[in-house]
Amino acid sequence: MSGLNEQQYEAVHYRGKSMLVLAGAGSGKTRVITERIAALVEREVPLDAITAVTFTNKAAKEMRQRLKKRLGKKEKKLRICTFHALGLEMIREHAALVGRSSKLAVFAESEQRAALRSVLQDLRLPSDKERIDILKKQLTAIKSGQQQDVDPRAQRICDEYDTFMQRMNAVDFDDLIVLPAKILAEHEDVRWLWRARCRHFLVDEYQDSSRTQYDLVKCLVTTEQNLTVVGDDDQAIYGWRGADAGNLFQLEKDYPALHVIRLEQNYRSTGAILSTANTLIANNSQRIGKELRSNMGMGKAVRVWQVKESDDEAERVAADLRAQYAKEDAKWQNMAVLYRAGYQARVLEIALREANVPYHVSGGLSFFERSEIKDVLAYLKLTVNMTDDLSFIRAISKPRRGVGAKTLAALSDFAATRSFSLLEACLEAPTEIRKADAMASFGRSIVDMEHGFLHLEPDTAFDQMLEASRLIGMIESEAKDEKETTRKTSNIESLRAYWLRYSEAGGQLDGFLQQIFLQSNKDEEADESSVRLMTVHAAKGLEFDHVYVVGMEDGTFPHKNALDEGRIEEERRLLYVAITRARYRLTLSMARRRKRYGQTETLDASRFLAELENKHVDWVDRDPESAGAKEEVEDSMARIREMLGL
DNA sequence: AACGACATAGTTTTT
DNA sequence: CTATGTCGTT
Repeated sequence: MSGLNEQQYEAVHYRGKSMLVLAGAGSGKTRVITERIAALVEREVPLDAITAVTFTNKAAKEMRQRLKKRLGKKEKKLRICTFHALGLEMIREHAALVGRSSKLAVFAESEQRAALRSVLQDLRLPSDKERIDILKKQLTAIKSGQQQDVDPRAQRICDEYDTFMQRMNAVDFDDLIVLPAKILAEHEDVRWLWRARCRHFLVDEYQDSSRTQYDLVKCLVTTEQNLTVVGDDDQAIYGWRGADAGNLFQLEKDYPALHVIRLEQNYRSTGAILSTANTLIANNSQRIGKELRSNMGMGKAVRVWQVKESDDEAERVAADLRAQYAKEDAKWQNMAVLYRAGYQARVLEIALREANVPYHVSGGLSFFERSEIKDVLAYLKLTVNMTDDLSFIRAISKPRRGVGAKTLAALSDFAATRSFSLLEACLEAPTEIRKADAMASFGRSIVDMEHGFLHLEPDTAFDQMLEASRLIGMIESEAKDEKETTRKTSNIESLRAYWLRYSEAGGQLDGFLQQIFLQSNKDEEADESSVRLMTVHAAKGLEFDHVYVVGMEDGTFPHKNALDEGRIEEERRLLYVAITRARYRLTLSMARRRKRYGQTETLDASRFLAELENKHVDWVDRDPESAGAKEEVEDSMARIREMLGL
């Protein structure tokens, strides 16, 4: 237990019912939560009475790993998972109570859209992207009971959508939180079962919880139970997505005995960096208030760069990354370039490539969002859950079997008259429906696949499925080059390996598929030795020796839309998160003119830069023009070099 | 059903 | 600029 400071120790060993730990960036929050769980176990609290929830799989995984080191085998019996995984567990166990079976499918966002589109079309309503966007939000609000007086038309769509999802034996991400709350509210026996399992309930990153998630917590944890909540109001950056840091304040009302502990000792960054962070965040009015303290000395001043063009900015970052690498023997993977929005990555990529700096862009399509993976998954999902019409449509269209919208509509009508799923319908499709033979043989091959997964070895079953789907042939014929084919087939090979690993541990296909949809799995950040390029959002929870925050202009960071909508404080927290990622060296940079959507705009310095006036901040080139002049010298040097043929 | 021309919009995105 | 989606043509 050594090495805990006074506040950490108190947080780990507090014996009262409810506690809020306000944990600043880099204050050892994960350590505290894992030590607290370990302490509970050592106090002989039954393992089945402890539940810890996080928001990301990564965080859950890390917590598990630490506890495994600390407790050994016992770790396996602890319930440590994401909010959504907990919800899924509850729904699976009590599926019948919400009109599902335990083999239910979890619909990712794209599938939820498709489901909504289908519902709208059935109701003969327009189903364009914009409307679906609006409805999706509205649906979330209605389902969670947030909206007061619901427009009856929206309610109708919501009800239809629910029926549709039940018929598909599917749930969406919202359902994973809403349905468990509903089950708990309506069934007393289930309520007591889960309250026993959550006798000690711990929540990480609480500032990112939504109202719905908090409602679930309240159902699960009475004031007689033990609630530990860890969070940081200054790092709440998902408000736009329904997270409500106000949940932190609400706790005090719902759990009157709440004990509050602050962790302000930071073990990550230099004094200069923390001083900058403190100065910035002090401008927010909506905060509990805390000051991070460093234990590392002042360190190097925070640099601020002002350059003329966004291209120059990227080049300068690239050059400096190289210089740091050479000078300080820093490793590439300890450096990161952070930006407000994804499109800013492109200029940086070009410059880094030019400068021969190895880099890796985080974000983009996740593994499970790639089309070839979605295709394979459609077959697998249909195999497990034959009522999943959306997977049916994807599977039967890939590869193309000459079945298009018209044929599907006919099949769908036929299915409706007999209350069949599309798969059942195609097995018995009357000959007057076009392509009836082809569809019937497709249907039989799916039934074969099901049989395979039930009776054959996992690898044989997978290979049989892949073979029968003819997806590999489709990839080979549609790819524009050899590289694309190998990329896609090796992705499928990864999925296969993943499935084999899961099945070797005794898992079934239905569990495998459910698991997958809870994992955003942004490609496991394969590249070890490379500079990381990512949005500030993606950087949360990470730390780097050297951090560059680019695009410090008004309109870029803070983002223009946030500015217009008066969401300045969240933008400020976002920069606070960015700053507190840095351990030793922080560089902020702005460009006077930025290329955006093919046009060049002239921008002012970010209002946040003005707030950083501080003796630990070094404005390397205050006057943008001087920076420009320097670039001009370099330009002419480059031209001379070119003329000399170098 | 498939393809290509045209239009349109373009923060952030744990699950 | 460019990624995505819609619409019209074959």
